Amino acid sequence: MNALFKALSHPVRRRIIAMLRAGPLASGDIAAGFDMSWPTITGHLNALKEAGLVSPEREGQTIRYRLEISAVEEAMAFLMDIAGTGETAEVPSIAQKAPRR
Amino acid sequence: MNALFKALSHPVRRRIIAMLRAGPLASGDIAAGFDMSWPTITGHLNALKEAGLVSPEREGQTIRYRLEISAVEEAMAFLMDIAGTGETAEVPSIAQKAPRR
DNA sequence: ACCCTAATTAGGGGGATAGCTAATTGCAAG
DNA sequence: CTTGCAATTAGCTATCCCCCTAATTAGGGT
Repeated sequence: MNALFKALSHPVRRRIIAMLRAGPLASGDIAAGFDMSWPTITGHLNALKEAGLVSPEREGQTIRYRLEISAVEEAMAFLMDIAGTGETAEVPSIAQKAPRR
Repeated sequence: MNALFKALSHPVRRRIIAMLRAGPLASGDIAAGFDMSWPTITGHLNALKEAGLVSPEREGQTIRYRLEISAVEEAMAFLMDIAGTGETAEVPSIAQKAPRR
């Protein structure tokens, strides 16, 4: 849970996650989308992997990263519990605030 | 968004949030729930405030912190967007090569 | 075996974080 | 004004995070 939210706290990592929504991508393809060195991206991918948000698969000489939705859901579950909306079936468009004294 | 997830990435801060679910609490009452110095807790409260997750209200000589559900929902919205089947969402424009297969 | 590409690991510098103790501010009451 | 309680700010140290370049591992092709 710790590493999970921490991974989500960096804009580059959030953008990587957004990229992977469409499907798995090779490390190099991800790195190409940023104006940073490839090793730096590798570091972010490791952080995401540590958080359980992505998983690597070797495929020849390339390595593809796949988004792990279950980790996203885990974070979501925590937030729902806080927000007081225990149901996953419905999206509450109106949220009630805690009663003000 | 950045400070928001970062605030959530620390166990003490998550526990503070959980404590505030039931209703606003004074800084001292929060600090009493942890085995750390009060100033340290003040620091965590500042981080939460910066993230928009809590807001302080002075009441006499005590200061009560109230949970801001809207910030929680903001984080939840991001995660739902990711967990959703990735149809409509802010797609980061990336230099994307043809999917290698 | 050799070389080329893909990707990671190693190492280092600079800045942010987390914890502490000590000092300070803000309020209320005497 | 002084005292007392609540809470924060100041100042410090140790650790972690982010980014870089250089070196290394791993596979595939010739």
